[in-house]
Amino acid sequence: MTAPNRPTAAEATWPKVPPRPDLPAMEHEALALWQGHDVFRESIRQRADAPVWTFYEGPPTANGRPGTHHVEARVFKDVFPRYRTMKGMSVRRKAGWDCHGLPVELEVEKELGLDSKADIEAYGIEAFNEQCRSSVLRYVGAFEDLSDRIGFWIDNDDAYRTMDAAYVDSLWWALKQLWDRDLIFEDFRVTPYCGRCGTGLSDAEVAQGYQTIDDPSVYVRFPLTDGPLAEERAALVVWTTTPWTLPSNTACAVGADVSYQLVRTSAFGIEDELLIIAADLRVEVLGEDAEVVRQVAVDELVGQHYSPPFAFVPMPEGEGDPHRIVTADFVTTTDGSGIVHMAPAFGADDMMIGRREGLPIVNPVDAEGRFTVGPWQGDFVKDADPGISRDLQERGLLIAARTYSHTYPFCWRCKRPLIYWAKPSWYIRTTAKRDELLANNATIDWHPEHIRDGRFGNWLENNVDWALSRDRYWGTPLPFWRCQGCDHVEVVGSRAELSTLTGQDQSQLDPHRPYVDAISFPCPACGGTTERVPHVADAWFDSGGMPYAQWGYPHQGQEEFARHYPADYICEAIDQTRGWFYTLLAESTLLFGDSSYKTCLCLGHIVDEDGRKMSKSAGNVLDPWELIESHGADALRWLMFAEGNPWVSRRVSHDLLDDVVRRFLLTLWNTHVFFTTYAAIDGFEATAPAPDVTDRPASDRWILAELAALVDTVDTALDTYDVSTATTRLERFAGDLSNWYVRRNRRRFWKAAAEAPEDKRAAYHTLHTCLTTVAQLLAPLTPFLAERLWQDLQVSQDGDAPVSVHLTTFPEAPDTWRDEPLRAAMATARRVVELGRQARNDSAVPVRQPLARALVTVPVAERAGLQSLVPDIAQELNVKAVELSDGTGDLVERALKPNFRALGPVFQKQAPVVAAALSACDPTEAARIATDLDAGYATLVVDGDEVTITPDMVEVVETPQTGWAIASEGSTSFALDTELTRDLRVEGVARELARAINDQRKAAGLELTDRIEVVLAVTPESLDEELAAAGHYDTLAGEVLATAIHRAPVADGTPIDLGDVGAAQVALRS
RNA sequence: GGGCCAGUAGCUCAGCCUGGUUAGAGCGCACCCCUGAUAAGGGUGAGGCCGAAGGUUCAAGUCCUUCCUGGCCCA
Repeated sequence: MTAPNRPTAAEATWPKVPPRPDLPAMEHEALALWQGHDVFRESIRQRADAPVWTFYEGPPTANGRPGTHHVEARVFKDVFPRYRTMKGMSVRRKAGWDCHGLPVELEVEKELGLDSKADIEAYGIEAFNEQCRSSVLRYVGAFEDLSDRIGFWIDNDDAYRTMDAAYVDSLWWALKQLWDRDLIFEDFRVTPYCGRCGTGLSDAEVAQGYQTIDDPSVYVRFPLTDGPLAEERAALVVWTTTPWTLPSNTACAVGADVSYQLVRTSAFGIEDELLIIAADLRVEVLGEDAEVVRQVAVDELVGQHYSPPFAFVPMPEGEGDPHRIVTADFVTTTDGSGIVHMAPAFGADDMMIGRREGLPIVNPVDAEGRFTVGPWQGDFVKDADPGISRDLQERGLLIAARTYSHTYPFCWRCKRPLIYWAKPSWYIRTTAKRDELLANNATIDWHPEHIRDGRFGNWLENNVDWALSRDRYWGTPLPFWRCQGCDHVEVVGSRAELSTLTGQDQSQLDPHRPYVDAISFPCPACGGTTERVPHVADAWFDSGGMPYAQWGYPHQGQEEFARHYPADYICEAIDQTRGWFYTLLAESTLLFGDSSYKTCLCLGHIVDEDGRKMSKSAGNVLDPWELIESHGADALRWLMFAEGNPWVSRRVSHDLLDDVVRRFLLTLWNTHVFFTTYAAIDGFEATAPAPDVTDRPASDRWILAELAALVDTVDTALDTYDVSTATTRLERFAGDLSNWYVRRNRRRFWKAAAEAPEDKRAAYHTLHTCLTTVAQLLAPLTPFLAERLWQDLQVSQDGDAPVSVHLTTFPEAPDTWRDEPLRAAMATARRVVELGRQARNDSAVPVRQPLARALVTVPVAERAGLQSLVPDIAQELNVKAVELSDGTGDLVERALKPNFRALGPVFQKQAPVVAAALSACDPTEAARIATDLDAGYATLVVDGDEVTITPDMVEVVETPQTGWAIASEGSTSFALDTELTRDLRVEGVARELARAINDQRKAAGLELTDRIEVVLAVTPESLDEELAAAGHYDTLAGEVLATAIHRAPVADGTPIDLGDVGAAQVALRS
């Protein structure tokens, strides 16, 4: 598809279209064409002054090769911007890259053989970050190549990068805004933590390292110290699988809905001791012999105090009333004792309850995971478990020590068990804006809709403050400087501000560690020394800030920001609900008060042929390049768009792609081949004026009416982000066009132009219009095939046509195409033809054998519309006379079919009875009611009551009573007279001869236009004469393009079997 | 343990929001037709307790409840 010459009408020729296309090769031609004409940029340029429609690119991290799931996201990101552009909007496509974050660091650590934060710091943060910087864009080229190949039009030259100084400057501005509004604070955060590596781990890292292990499971006595139960010397039975957290105990939690019992037992070393435990767990923990003294209400427990198992960890004086019983909704009775030990520093739930109850947070564990005080000082906490259990045993506090098998996270790097550990962190106070988040969520047009109130809405309902800080290196440094003297925190909103504060020009500063760490300025509050806090920002804060930061707003790009905020459309996989979808909404809500996106399309995951997730370990990963270069990018695109809804997980496989190619792309292609083949033979001029639509035959008007409906449907569907409907309807149209329109009208394309020039031109123009319009409808979906069709059908013919289909305006159907009654009538006609084929099939009379007559009955409402299409039915079924019953003849019998939709509301409970009565009417009664209904209404006696029936309540069904071959469906039927007269037999013979001779033409390798002479000997002689007398030889000559038919003996001809009627020998001469 | 989604023919999926008594399509399969779209095209047929059980209703694949199975996201 090199740039075609711009033909004048006289020069125009039709391209040779290969019957079996090499789709990938064709796509490469399209790519070359687009590049040659700079079509992508031109498509934007020509809409420069048009209304803006905004798409935001969610930045991928380019630290790995793009996979098939990237293709999914990228084609969905592509289709709607293309559509909007064709609809006349200006759609800028700014690319973006997510550059910061732990995954990048881990990749670099692996390459450098670094194993811990200590290693990194020994290596040097400056050099390490330099490696990160160069590593992160390593695969950008691979992403760009793949995007280009699949036709994802995105402007890579205009890409934003989250590590760029201007981008970071914007994020600093945002953080200062939040700080000034008191939306940022510092507090402890419990995170999975590896003591050996000295680092917290991300959720993704934690998820990699789960193992099933046996942990200690200890049941400990916590004697009560106040209240009536204390007077009875009762103790709580407290359970934990982490004995090392017991010294940090500050509270015990009971479940509000759990029932507890006071139990007497002597089984654990103390005579007649009283223990409190959840009723459901009594037997499991204390055994059958423990005697239940009484039930204990939760209210008796809550607020009471107990004696903690260890005292070596000092509790802050007078803070928070520790060692008290509280309630927590996560307490269950599936494990343990129903009484949960709480150490707020070492559990997220514990921390949450601790905050609620104002409990102190004590943390006797250092950054290496070792005890800092007490008998186990210096021991790694997990290693202290046995000693702690032994100590409890010796002091008579241990009821039981068992083992508990569960999954527990390990550091994926060093294989040591992780601990949950509270460390100081910075938070964004999103909970303060929860209601606004929910209100803004309600403004978003979610696809699928249920995300709004389901997954995303629930997530927002349960919003917790955003843990912003990370103790890492390669990220946006938090611009928080803390005074070493007075603890004042100064938040810096840009490098320019930093220049003012430091009194030095910082405009060239690389805003990354370690450079920013080295900067200090006098504390604005006390003049003391400030130092930057060591953290970097959660990389999600980077990507959530792209609406403003991609322009460097507000330090620059104010106009672009105003023009492109908010986005009309974003699209990512469904797992982004808690990722990008959330951070975008959170940042825009907090900063600007609204949502930064109006419509959000969520994609499901790509799975393999068997519905399994693709993963390297399962070995079922499909390389997108392999898929594309063997089936074509359009096939992959169509599969993504057409195979199930976007948000359910979809399968991708070679077989499914084959299926797509065959059922859709090739169906359309075959039609294209047919058209261009004959257009070339006939020298059809596409630019010549077309006959008025109203002057064209019914089948032309029909397919144009279908086309109009298609245009409307696809337009509406794409307007509402519904590719499923768009693709379904396009597939159906391609089928209608090929299997009904082309097949029914083939003759019109190949018959001699002299026969009916207007009719022939109408056919060409009609098919040309259909294919051209479909090309445009397909342009956003399958840009390559659409381009090829456009080049072949328009550019090759019309010097004024846009050089690419992607520079055209999305089609609109003129009213002259619209004809709903004709669409309905043709639908009926096709149903009748189906029945006719069934009747022929059942009676074993081949379609080539003409038959004399048939009788058709259809519902009364469809009768009038069908009348004009009866000749088409007759021709399609090769029946001389098709009669459409007018309901009065003797050949049909009537019956009544109840319509529940109308009967139900009127007769309610009586509806089934009335319906049964209607169905039971004999033909005479049915005929009477039918006649009455024609006059307005009819009456019927049901169960002794007279009821009134209106025409909408019944359908009058006619059944032919002819004894012919009948096929029927519902109230439509087709009765075929299979009696063969001699004339019909002879005509059948003529058709057989035509078929056989054309077969031979093909076998002889003749062109479609070659003329021949035929020598033909038909026996017996009487048959030969009958054929001649009926004029069949003349027709035959036309059918086989014979200049002459010589009825003479053939020396070495080919025999033709004519069944029991006769035989023939034929030879061709060119 | 919680939330969300999915479950319709051997396979891949429509239909469900808005209930109407014969549940569709394509692929595959069987049989057949066509042979001037031909390395194409077409037809007919078999194949469904619409995941299960209750409920609402004159009427349920469709609405409600519970459960089962699978997936995703959280804990």
